[in-house]
Parts: sequence; structure tokens; C-alpha cells
Amino acid sequence: MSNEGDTQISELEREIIDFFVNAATAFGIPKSVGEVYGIFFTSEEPLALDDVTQKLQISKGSASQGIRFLKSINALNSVYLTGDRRDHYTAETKLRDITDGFIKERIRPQLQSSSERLKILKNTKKSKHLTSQLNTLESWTKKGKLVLPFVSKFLGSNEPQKII
Amino acid sequence: MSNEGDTQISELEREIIDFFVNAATAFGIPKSVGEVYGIFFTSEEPLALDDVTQKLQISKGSASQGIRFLKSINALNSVYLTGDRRDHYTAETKLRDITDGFIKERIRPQLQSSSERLKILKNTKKSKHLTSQLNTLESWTKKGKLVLPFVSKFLGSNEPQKII
DNA sequence: CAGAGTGTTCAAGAAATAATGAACAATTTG
DNA sequence: CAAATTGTTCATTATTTCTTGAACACTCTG
Repeated sequence: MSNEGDTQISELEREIIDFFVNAATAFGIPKSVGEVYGIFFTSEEPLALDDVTQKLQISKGSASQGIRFLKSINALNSVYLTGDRRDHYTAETKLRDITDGFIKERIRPQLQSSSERLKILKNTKKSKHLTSQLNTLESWTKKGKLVLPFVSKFLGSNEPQKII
Repeated sequence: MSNEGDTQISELEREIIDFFVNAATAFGIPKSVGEVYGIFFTSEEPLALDDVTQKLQISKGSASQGIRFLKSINALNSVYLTGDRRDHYTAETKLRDITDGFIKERIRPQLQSSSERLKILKNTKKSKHLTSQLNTLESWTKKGKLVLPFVSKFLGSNEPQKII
């Protein structure tokens, strides 16, 4: 029966949420997911599902799915509040944790399946030119896989980086 | 009046094109753009607009827009063929060139506008918590900007990389 | 154990995005 | 300079993707 959740969000909060909506869209993630992360990010207190629906005025379904996705990439942390059986979360704000989750759940599987498909294609009869192009693609996926840990490490550090 | 363009594409070529359709989708780029790059990538000879429409069976509009986008990120190279006034292109296959084009045309502008919007928000009156969150966001965009040249260099090299 | 509280699922509708193709502008050719 | 060739634009249509909300399952609580 909680009812402090329907607090209006401020203009600044809305701006910050929009920041995440933009970012989400850029990463091919639904707008509503960006909003959900945004509301957690702006909130000092842990929020539950219906706080999200009330503050953002989105459906329970969207909020539920948004939270699930954000949990899957470690962008939300569970918080247990005594005397309230709703699940509460706070935004994870360590960029590296979120990046790692995103890489692990979204990028790696995609790269992996691409490189597996390529492997199969290498066994087919083909022209010189296509052989060469397949080798090019193979090197691309390899580089893709190799760059990920470096991006992760880079985003996790607080110091300037150098490439040697 | 050229008419060698209506050659059927092979099963393997279709697979390679699908590879790019997948990749394009993952980057939030329309399927048709992936197809267009794919047909150039598989072709040994330079192709013109109507070769693309015939081989892929897509509309002239899609092909034209796909080519324009691909040129804008340096994924296609112009080739001038004497005795044919149509524009011809080949696929650029240096990963770094394409990556750089994509970063310059798509990613940097997005990051830039985000960080400008953030700068404005920093001047508004706000709570301790939101001040702190805005600082977090600022550090994220900074790291984003810094990581790009690193990714570019990494993808351009043929040697293993280390971070120091 | 009936009723209330909480979260999930997924079919249907709404919204956003992409593809088409006809009209057009620009250029070249005979 | 008329006709043909080439490529672009953009309103319309088609497709894909997202959001909604009602039905459901599960868990608590009195």
C-alpha cells in the first residue's frame, strides 16, 4: 500500500533520464529500458517496480521487462528492505561492471555465433576471391573478440591509458 | 544498357551478405545497408547502383541510400571505369578505415552532444546526490571519448596489444 | 485457506523505422 | 536540344519493434 512513489520527477531528473534514453537508443536498447535505468540512477533510495511505473508513467509490463534486462547486464543491484516484500534495486554506477555485463550478455554471444558460422563457411568450395574475403572476416571477428577485454579494462580505470 | 549485373548470387555469397546483415543490425544500421555492403564485399569487380538493385532485388531508393551511408563512413571506395558513366564502387576492407569513419560520423557526434548537454545541466541548482550523479556521467562521457582512438588503433593493428 | 500483494508473460495494439517507387534534377549523347 | 541515362528525394506503404494491460502464478497474511 506504499504511496510515496508517485512523487513528481523534477526537470533535472527528466533531463538525466533523457540522457539514458539517448544512450540506450544508440546501443539499440528500447527507450523504456533507458528510462528505467535513468530513474534508478537519479534516485537516492532503492526503488521497487511500482515506484518505477508511477514515476515514469509506464506500464507494469515495460517496467518489469526493463528491470529484468538491467539486472541481466548487472546494471541494477538488489537491495533487501525489511518490512517490505517488494524487490528493491539501486543503479549500479561502476561503468566497468555495466560494460562487462553488456559485453558478456550481448556482444560476446553475437560475436561467437558469427565466428562459428564463418568457421562452417570456410569448409565450402569457393573461389580465390571469396576465400580471401572469408579470411578477412575471420580476422575481423578475432580482433573484435580481442578488443573487448581492453575496452573493459580501459573503462574501469581512473588513469589515462597508453597503447604500446 | 549494361546487363551483366543480373547474375544470380551464390549460396555462399548469400551467407556472407547475411553476415553483414547481422552485423549491421547489431550496430543499429538498417538491414539493407548490410546487404549493400555485403554485395560489394563479395564482388571482385566494382559495382554500380543498378548492379546492386539487380543482385539484391532491392529498390533503387534503398540501394542509393545504402551507398550514400556507406560512402559517408568510408566503407566504399569510388572506382572510375572508362566508357561507363555510372558511379562504381568497391568495398573498403581495411577494418580500421571503416571503424574510423563510423566513429567519426556516428559515435563522436553523439558523444559530443551528450557531453554538451551535461555541461549545461551542471549549472543548475541541485541536490548533493544529483551533483554526484552528474559528475559520474561526466566521467563516463570522458572515458567514452578517450577509448575511441584506442579501439581504432587496436583494430588497425596486426599485432597483439598491451595496456600499460 | 481466502484474499491481497507482487511480479511475469504474452497477445494485441501503437509507435517507430525501413523500403518502395514515382517524380524529379542533372548530366550526357546523338 | 530532345531523348536517354543516372542517381536522388521523399511521400506512402510495409515491416519491425516496442508498449500496454489483462490474465496468470506465486507468495504472503490474517
